[in-house]
Amino acid sequence: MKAGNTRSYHHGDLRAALLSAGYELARDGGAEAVTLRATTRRAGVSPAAAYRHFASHQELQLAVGALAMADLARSIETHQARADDPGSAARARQRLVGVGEGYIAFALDSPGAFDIALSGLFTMEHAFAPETMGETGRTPFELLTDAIADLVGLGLLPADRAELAAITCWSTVHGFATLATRGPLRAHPRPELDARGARIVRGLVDALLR
Amino acid sequence: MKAGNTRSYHHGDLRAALLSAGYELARDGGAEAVTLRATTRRAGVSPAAAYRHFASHQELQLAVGALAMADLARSIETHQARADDPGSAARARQRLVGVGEGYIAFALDSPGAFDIALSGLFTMEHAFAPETMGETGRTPFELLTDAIADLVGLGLLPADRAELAAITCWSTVHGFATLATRGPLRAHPRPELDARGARIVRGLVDALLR
DNA sequence: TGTACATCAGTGAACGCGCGTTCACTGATGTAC
DNA sequence: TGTACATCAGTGAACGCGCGTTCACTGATGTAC
Repeated sequence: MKAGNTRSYHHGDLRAALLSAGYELARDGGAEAVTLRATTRRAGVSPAAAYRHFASHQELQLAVGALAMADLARSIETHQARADDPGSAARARQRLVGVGEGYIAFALDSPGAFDIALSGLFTMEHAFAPETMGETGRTPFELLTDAIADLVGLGLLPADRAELAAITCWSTVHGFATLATRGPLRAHPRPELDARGARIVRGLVDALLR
Repeated sequence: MKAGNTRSYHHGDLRAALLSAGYELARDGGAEAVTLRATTRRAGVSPAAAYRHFASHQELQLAVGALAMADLARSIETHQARADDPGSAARARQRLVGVGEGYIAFALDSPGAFDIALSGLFTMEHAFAPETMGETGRTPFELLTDAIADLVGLGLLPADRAELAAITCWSTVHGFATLATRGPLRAHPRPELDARGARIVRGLVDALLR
């Protein structure tokens, strides 16, 4: 294939171009903005061209959602990397806090991406899908369960409460993220939401480890 | 106006008929199913007729959402009424648990109604709106803050943690409800979701009051 | 190195659909006399 | 009690829109000889 900067009849890597066009649309308008026609339009291609790379509109949306999910993993990883507390107990605790902070920050920074990652298309079957992994090779769900497992390993959380703690943490940060981006809190100013999110995450981790 | 069982040219109470048609559609398909055309179709009336009663499609959706919000309040009230523990501390605790249980039960029982009540149209400005009140004359948000205030009054929760506790509770039950109805947990069997929801609510209240 | 040809990625037009909204209208209602 | 009339709730057709998907096609690519 010719590598050139001129428009060629054959696109080069249209699949990747459609995915990034779709992701841009998702960032602006959430999952429902990722229509097949808008995506091909943005990629400068006819609508039918998409069918060479995706079997249907839904498959395109799912693939865009996976990009968003991987970015969510990266956001969590970034917030976890700030955990430079030396003690291993404090570090383990901070790793869990980082999951919550990264989750909420991602939702507030990119509500549209958060929307397509988490509202509708994915199920738990995708919880370990490679295309949703961040830099560490772990998916968002794995980053959460890893953090919980560490706390159990250090004796900071009883093993028989690990699963409940995990789903509670996920529910809490997901709920706040949803209320703050699509729900009744969506009109509140960003700094207030940041502050509330931070207090919720730390307060919850405190309460669960108490 | 003639009261009759025959179809009359003038409908009688088309506004109420549109609201209940819209609510039926919402229960089946969430907010996005409440189109102006589908609603008028179900009410047996031409699309333009809706404009005698609602200024726009969005106003219709908002009014239907208020019906759903009032039903959410009723679901919470029903679950709170089961709080027949005699001691006032135990009863206060159960009133908060009832908020969470009623919230989650409503979402699992009527995911579409839950969707139109909470995803998108309402903001905190509607938190005290009369048309969203249940039988006790309180809105869902008020039922939550009342329950928290009772716990503070009884000395079970420090006053300076009341607001954080309220938003944390809301986030947690909202998150679980969302994950279980629109999110990655939506394919899980209902009994499992019921059990998880119950454990999350009780576990969270335990942790917050500990 | 040159040429015939198979492959296949993209085109462009068309399909049927449902949507929100507008408009001039019509026919039932209730009131004024 | 009867009649003329103003009111106004609902009609039906039309508007322009964007959607997902299909289809026969075309033109660029790369390979076989």
